[in-house]
Amino acid sequence: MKELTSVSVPTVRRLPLYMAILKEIEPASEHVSSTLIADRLGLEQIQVRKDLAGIGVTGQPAVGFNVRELIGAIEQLRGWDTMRDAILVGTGNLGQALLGYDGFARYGLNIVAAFDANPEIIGMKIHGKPVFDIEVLSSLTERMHIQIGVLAVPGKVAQTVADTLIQAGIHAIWNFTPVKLNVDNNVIVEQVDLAASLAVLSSKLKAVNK
Amino acid sequence: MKELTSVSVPTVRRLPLYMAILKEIEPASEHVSSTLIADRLGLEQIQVRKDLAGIGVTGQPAVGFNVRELIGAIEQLRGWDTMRDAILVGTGNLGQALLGYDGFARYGLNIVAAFDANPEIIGMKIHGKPVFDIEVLSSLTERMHIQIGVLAVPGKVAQTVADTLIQAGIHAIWNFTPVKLNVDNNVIVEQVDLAASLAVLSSKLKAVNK
DNA sequence: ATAATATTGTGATATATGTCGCATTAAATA
DNA sequence: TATTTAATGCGACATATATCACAATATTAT
Repeated sequence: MKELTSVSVPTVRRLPLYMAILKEIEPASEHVSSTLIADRLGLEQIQVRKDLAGIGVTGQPAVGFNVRELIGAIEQLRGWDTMRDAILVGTGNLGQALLGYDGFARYGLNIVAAFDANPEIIGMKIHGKPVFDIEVLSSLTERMHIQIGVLAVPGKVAQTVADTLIQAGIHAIWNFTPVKLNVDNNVIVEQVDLAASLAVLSSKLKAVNK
Repeated sequence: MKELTSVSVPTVRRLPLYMAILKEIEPASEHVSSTLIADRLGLEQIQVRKDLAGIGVTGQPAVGFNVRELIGAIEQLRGWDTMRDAILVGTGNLGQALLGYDGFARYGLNIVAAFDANPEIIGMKIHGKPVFDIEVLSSLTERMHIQIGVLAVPGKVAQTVADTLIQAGIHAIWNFTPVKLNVDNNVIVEQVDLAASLAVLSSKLKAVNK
């Protein structure tokens, strides 16, 4: 496994797909071909091979790639090998859903606590996670060295809460609000843009319907 | 507004962002410049102009674009002008969150009903939407000419439920499960891939941390 | 032992997306 | 009225991503 310079964003986005397949295959087989992965995902094998080359793994001609080596490489690249603690802000419908989604653990994200401004919810537990007053966010996150904040608040307060998060030492925001956040460029923002996704769906549907 | 051949996916994904800004501006001003839109979104003005050119709108040099014309063009392109009915399958945490999310209406999506297999939930209402037995899905959707299915079931049953949806006449699936669906290529699938999004966040964070 | 097959890796090419430079236009200003 | 300014539009260019063609390699079958 050689050293790697940088991996493209599209490649990074496909890694979880590969990982899911690799985990399935791992108990059954030692090697896997790019063809097999590509077929299962509806991709081109050449793309899979390029991606795997990109993360620094080499396969063996006529044999394929070593499954465990692949898993290791992806985990390492993604930081899945070191579980990351995160906090969530906003316990509305979406926030609660995210708290209850046990799939994140599989990808190394561990939501340790939630924050909200609503006094009726503060002090409760949602899906086993304690809900704190957003006022104490700063002291808590700093003490726990938490880097990731999951933002699931109403759009109107998104920017304000984001500022609070950053002041509290959060480096990375996973933004589920539709608001474009204005942040310093040393802060990482990853947008989950449902409106964009729906827009793509609509336009494809429109194209078919006529 | 001239005829247009096709709009790129990245452009389509940015349209909701533009729309949000246009709606804000509409009451206050008749025209808007690409510079202003770009600044608010942290984009390049040339990109905004190319996007707007792409959807077939022309601006006026030294003046800008007509706000109402822009709104009209985006709505028409996206099918937002005709509200689309959809059904949702799977009323777990995520499904409930989606049912309660009132933002969809703004983008022309109207979830009229939900379906689940759990007899304890069937017959109830969630956020005002009735929950039906998944067994009756077919008859209902066909009768109502519904084209869009929102898939929020557990991964294990995703493919099975997707097949059911397609048999019931659904043309487009908004897939919130992490499963790659195997469908005929006349069926549109738009994937909301949280794992991919999280992967991007992790890799950026990893790049910064070292 | 030889041939056929399945597979990787690489350099070249194609396509998609984003950006630049600059001429043109119209409003605002001097 | 002339000049400056803010804006669009277009063709060329740059970058990012995906795909192709083909040589090299190891396994399997003949």
